[in-house]
Amino acid sequence: MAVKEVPTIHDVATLAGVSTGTVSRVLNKRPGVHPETRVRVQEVVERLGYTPSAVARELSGKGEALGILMAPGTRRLTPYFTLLYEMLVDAVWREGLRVEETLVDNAGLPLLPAKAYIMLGAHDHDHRVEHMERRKLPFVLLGVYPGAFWVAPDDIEGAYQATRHLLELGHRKILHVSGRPERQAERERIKGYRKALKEYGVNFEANMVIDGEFSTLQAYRKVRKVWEEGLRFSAVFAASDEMAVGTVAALEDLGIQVPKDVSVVGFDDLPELSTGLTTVRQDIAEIARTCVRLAKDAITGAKPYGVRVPVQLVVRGTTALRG
Amino acid sequence: MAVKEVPTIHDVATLAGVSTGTVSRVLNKRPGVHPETRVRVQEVVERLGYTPSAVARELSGKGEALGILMAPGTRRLTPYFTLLYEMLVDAVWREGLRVEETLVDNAGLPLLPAKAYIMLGAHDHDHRVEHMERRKLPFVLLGVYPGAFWVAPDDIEGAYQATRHLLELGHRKILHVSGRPERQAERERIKGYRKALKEYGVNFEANMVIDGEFSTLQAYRKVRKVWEEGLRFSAVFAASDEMAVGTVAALEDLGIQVPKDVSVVGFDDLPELSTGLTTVRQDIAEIARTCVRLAKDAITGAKPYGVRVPVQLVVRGTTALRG
DNA sequence: AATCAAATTGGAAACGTTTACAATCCAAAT
DNA sequence: ATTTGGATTGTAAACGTTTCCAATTTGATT
Repeated sequence: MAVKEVPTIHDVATLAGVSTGTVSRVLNKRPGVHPETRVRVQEVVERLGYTPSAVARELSGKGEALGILMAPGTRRLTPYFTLLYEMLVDAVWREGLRVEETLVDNAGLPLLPAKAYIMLGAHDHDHRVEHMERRKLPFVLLGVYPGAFWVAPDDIEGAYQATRHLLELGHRKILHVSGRPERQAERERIKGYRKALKEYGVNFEANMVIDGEFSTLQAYRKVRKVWEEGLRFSAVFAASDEMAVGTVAALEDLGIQVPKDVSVVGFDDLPELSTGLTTVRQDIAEIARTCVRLAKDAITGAKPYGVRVPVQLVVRGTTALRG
Repeated sequence: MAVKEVPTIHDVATLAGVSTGTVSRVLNKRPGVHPETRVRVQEVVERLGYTPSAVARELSGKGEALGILMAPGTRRLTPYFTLLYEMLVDAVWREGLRVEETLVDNAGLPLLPAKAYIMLGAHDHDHRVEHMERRKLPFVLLGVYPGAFWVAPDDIEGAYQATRHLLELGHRKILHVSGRPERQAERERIKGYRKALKEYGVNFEANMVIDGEFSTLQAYRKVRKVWEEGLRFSAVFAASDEMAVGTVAALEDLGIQVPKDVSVVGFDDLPELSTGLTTVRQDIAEIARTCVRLAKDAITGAKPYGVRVPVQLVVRGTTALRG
């Protein structure tokens, strides 16, 4: 099994019968290339499976640095952000850009200059956001922030689908284990939950929404507590896989079978956490790619806009017809 | 505040009055440079705070790829491995090496060739280890594996210090919340725990060691369960910060105050998890640097050896004199 | 058919390293 | 005083891109 040499821009140029300059122009979607030539080059690129060397591109000075900023406290310790961060780094490199060592001071502000910043875990009225705006630095936010560049999963739709799935299975008493209400995504998921309930003529009850603080353990404690206090439900929609796992554990300890007695739906579809769990899948890789795309637009000074990344329910083993 | 240009090898060469070739030879510790010249170059390097560009080095073909392999299932989802992985990537770049995209097939074996591999989360008789040995591929393991290159925190000593700390505070009934017993680190931590007990003349009781499965939730459930079943203790040594957090929560739910009624010690000192927690600090950055150092030795075909990275108890707010 | 401008393309330098090879230096041996 | 040979140092190509500038082609206009 001989090691296949990776093709370079020179190989492409030779095969296509043009110069490297032309190939480069095609790759970077620059104007001034004859349409036919463009097509021919692209075909060779395709055929060879050529990918530009990020290292060489970087050396040539073209490399642009993007900063990835995590809210202090969010860090990379949660599975969701860990995964998103990885995908982001990957997407950035694929675009021929570079991730700046995103050192932050203790206020969460960047210490090194970058062309644009992708900010994760920001909340409304985050002082970091104001800071970026005041400094006129290009940035992209994860979450809905009208007036800025933003990318967000379709939280309302996801929650709606999850809840509707439970309703279709005949459930009417549906507990919603939410995260911190400060977080916008949580509020949207509640919206989706209420929308589905309404559609099925089920009254919304405030005590059916509890705060699981985004943690497996807290979800466990809260679910167990409310059940022991007498609250009853035949299904649970948890706003994250982690909280869904805690929920399942709590029910188990209470002697309740999932999904026979109670159905459970999660959110995120994180690998290794969601095995066997009915949940709402986020395409994290797509979210990452979108963030990078908007960051590039932000650099060019384009008008800010936002993108909703679609989401999809995956039915697995924790939901069943109401017994 | 003008942006300071980063110095290149050319700047160093000019300032030192030599050619870039000579500077490169000095930097790479090659022979054939006059001692005086060597010193002169090093002084300029020092003065300018010059660091070779990893990108340029990479392009020139000198870059060597290191693979970082995580056991399937370990993934980067736990805070400890997330942090370690980050530190490893950082350490690798600092050494002028490169991290190969460590894609693995579904048996956890590398798909891309690298000069050496750093394997995380391997267990005894891991088929991946056998595979590497058979192929005569250089590798470094995290954990104690005589006969191979290995790096491990001083688990015995850490557990010993943690337990002794509790004993010194007057505790005699000390519960040990351990991880999965298959994991070698857990067995070592039990050893350290027993060593301290013995030194203080306290009998080891098998039912005082429980399996928290390395998870906050499982630790919570187990601790709560054994207490409800009547087991009593005045202190807990948890084999990870995550389990320590679960332990504290369980005690709280049982109406037991920490540290007034029961003291708790963790292990790892992970940022954002160990705030306020008395725990055993691992120098994860040092572990990462050591892994890379051994990997370089492994590449040169040196004789395998292992390194213990020291560990230190940090006393914070979850331990107190026995009431 | 000749001219011109625009469109397209090629050529080469530059980015910061490493390294093989050539050139120089120096001291010792003749 | 030469020669020799080892030690030291300099030189330049190579790595894979991007991009500026010059060269060529094309097509329209006269």
